[in-house]
Amino acid sequence: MNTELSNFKHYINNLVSMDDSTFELAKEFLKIERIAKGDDFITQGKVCNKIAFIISGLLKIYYLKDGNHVNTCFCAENSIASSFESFTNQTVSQESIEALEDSTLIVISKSALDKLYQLHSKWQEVGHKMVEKECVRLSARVQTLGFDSALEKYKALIENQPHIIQRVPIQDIASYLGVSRETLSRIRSKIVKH
Amino acid sequence: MNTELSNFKHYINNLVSMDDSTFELAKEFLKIERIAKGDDFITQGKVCNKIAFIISGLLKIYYLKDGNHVNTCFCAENSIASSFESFTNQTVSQESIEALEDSTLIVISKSALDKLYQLHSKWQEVGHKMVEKECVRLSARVQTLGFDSALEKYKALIENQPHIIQRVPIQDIASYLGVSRETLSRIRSKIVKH
DNA sequence: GAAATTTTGTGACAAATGTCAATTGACGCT
DNA sequence: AGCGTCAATTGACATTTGTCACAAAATTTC
Repeated sequence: MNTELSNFKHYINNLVSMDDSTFELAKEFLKIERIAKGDDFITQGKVCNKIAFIISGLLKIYYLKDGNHVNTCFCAENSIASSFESFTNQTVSQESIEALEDSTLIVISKSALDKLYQLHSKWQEVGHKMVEKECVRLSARVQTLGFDSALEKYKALIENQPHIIQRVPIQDIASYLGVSRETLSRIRSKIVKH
Repeated sequence: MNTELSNFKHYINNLVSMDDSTFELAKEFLKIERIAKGDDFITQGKVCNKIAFIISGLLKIYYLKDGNHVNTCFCAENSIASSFESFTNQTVSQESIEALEDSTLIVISKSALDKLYQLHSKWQEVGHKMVEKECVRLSARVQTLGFDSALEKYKALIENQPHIIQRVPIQDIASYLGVSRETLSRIRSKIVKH
């Protein structure tokens, strides 16, 4: 548990500076959860009442459109995964979160997080920063998804999350970029030839 | 000033319940700013150090891509306008905000807002909620922009912000939806005939 | 109110991307 | 090695959307 916690601590300290005793407050609320490849962390149709810090592994967030998976996000080690809107508003989640690799997560429940917020305002600040970060990520995504060509979108992905290309099936990447699997395949072969 | 403030108060109370005395704390930090149609509220290349609540009028947020305006958001009365990333991180803004109509704004500076946060944690909560709201908006936008057809995007706009159609030139709407002016024009004529 | 400017609509064509079908390639299983 | 399964590639063609040119309509300016 302790080696796993240190990665989490690093992540937190990157958002706000926090002394050890404040960090310790969180310990009693955290649980380790392991998800096998292919299994759900969050399931569409339920209320999402937990948020995960990813120790190792890789998850995808997706929703269903006309029966197909539409991937909205890949979440890799040292980042956060949750169904954001469902978690904050405690509404039914429109999306599922599934493990693309065997994954180990540090999980905190909504109710535990609310308690933690009460214990120390520093943790509130953490929550605030996390949401801000998510906002910035989404803004960038709006720009590429909405206004860039398929090629530009693929290049942006290589730029921002190069490891994803290696670890995720091409069909999942295509869905994430909002293009067909075939189009992405053609883009790749063009790039390779260069 | 007071009639204008009451709209702002309503907006705040919709995010968190707040008693009058806490609301009053803000008064000394607020300024009224009027922007004529066509003028900038925020200019690309500068650090955005203010955030506006819109009393009346309409603004668009845009950035330049290959010399063209790309509209990322329309902000109408009773909502907030700012260059979010620039404001929170105090970095140079990639986007400008321009008035599409003569507009009246309640403006608070970054430094004033930070002071207000110190005065009462309730105001911090307001800030937190505002960011959360922005996140939810952006998520919805990622879905339509990235994965819906031009027709679906236009229908979604009619659904969510019907007044925009009446008030904004079609070329600005096209840019907002990530389609060409001509394509949007054709979509409209199809819908009318039905 | 006429002229000038801007915005919008429409046709013809081009480019980008999607769809369908068939093929190839990778990988595990026996 | 051979088989089966699934993922990825490729070709042919359809559809969507973009681009360019120009006309019509609306708006602004004088």
